[in-house]
Amino acid sequence: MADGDIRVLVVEDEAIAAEAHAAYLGRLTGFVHAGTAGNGHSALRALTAAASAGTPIDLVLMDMTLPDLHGLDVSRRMRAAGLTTDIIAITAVRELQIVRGAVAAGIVQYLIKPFTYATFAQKLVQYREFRKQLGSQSVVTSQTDVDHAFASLRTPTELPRPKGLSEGTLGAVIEFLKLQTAPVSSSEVMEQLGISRVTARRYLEHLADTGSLDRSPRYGTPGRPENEYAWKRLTQ
Amino acid sequence: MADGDIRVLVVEDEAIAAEAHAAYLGRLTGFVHAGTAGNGHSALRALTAAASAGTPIDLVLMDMTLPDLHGLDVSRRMRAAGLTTDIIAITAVRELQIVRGAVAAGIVQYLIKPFTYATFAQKLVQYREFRKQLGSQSVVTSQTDVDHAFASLRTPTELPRPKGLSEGTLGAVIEFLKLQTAPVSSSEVMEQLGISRVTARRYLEHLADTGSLDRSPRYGTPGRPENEYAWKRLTQ
DNA sequence: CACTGTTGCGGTCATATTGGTCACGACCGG
DNA sequence: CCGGTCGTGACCAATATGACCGCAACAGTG
Repeated sequence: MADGDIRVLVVEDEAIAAEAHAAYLGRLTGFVHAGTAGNGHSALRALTAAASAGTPIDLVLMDMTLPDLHGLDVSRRMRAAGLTTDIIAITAVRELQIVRGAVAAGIVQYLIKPFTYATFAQKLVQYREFRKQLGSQSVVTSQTDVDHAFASLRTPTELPRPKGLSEGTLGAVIEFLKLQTAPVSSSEVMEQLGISRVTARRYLEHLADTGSLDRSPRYGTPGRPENEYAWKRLTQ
Repeated sequence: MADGDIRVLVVEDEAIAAEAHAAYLGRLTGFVHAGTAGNGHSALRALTAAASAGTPIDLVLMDMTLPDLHGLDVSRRMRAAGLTTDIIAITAVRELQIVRGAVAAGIVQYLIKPFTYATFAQKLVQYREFRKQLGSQSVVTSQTDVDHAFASLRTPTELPRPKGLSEGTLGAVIEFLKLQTAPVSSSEVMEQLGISRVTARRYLEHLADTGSLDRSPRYGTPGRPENEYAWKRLTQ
């Protein structure tokens, strides 16, 4: 395992699901499957054992429905034991009360079963970004630094397509952007797709706002700087 | 108090700060100041008392530096006692470890002192939105519902920027300055970011005026003295 | 040595330039 | 006829440019 990899404990009573989670983990860089626990008590034992062995767990993928304890109880006991390990809840339970409790228990992500690999990967990549944000900072942190770190836990799930954007055009813009190696400006999108600059911008801005695109100004020429956009590739 | 208002407990040892927080609360609709505690133990007592009295606290504004317990300890004990009250941390401490611990302790927002009313209001409004998101849902919750609730908690609503300054450029300048170990001149910022000297100065001056940068003239060379700027690292 | 004019460089300001932004009308499908 | 999508043109905002100003170092003069 590479230094700085995130050590993950899978807590899941169904063997098939546990294996699936571990397999998913293997497909993501930066994560290491550090073990599996089938119930709450063994999870707690594994966590304390790993901590005292000098190889602490960084992240727990915690199923909420366990044979002995509820996942939230496991989380609370972890906190009571002084463990600051981060937790991603994985559950088929959709009750409001559980979600509220999860927030209070310091759960960083909430995954609802059944989920696709894409959803799983998205949540974990977000968590990895969150860690990177905090880790790259010096000891001193500003309000904006903290805000940004919290924001990277934010989900860039596609908001329902706002008014004024059509399915077809959006698809065309995305397809075009994926083909580009260098960032493109709205003018280039306008030319290549044969749509107006305003329309091109509408779609580019939407994609940038939802986190699918990187946006940065292009300097050097007189006049207001032109934004250029690049498809954000989630590194796997 | 209107039904559905958010009952807030202020935990702060300095009386002046506690009063200020309560006064800030009064200016926000939807929040009710439900009491003040000067130390960790009285905070815990107040919380349990309020819960058993049938008027539970919904939110705690928790200072991290208290005379008896650390704010994080208070949070952990609250969790251990089964309280799912939400917590906003208010602190002058900027240590990375505290931020990480705060996340694990289920702290929903992190406010760094000193803060303006605008920042304070922003964080609380975000929290109110978060509650509204979850409260309006039915019992059954979808992945996107949860994602949106989390997003409203963690998406920073950007603060107003003076005219003439763009978000992208400001971010680029700040990022560049944080990487520097030695003070930099406007010419160096110009070269490295590919922007004009005038533009570089506009952003540097703004940051210096708002207190984010140290500014001092650089003598020794012929010509008018050149200002050099350094990111202000608060040692604490 | 003191004073003074010169020189050189960065700060300052006005202006031109360009893309972003907004409001509205055209067009199209139901 | 109506809701939704797109283009158009006027206006707004952020930038580069270049002329001008201010300040410190420097060199020459008394």
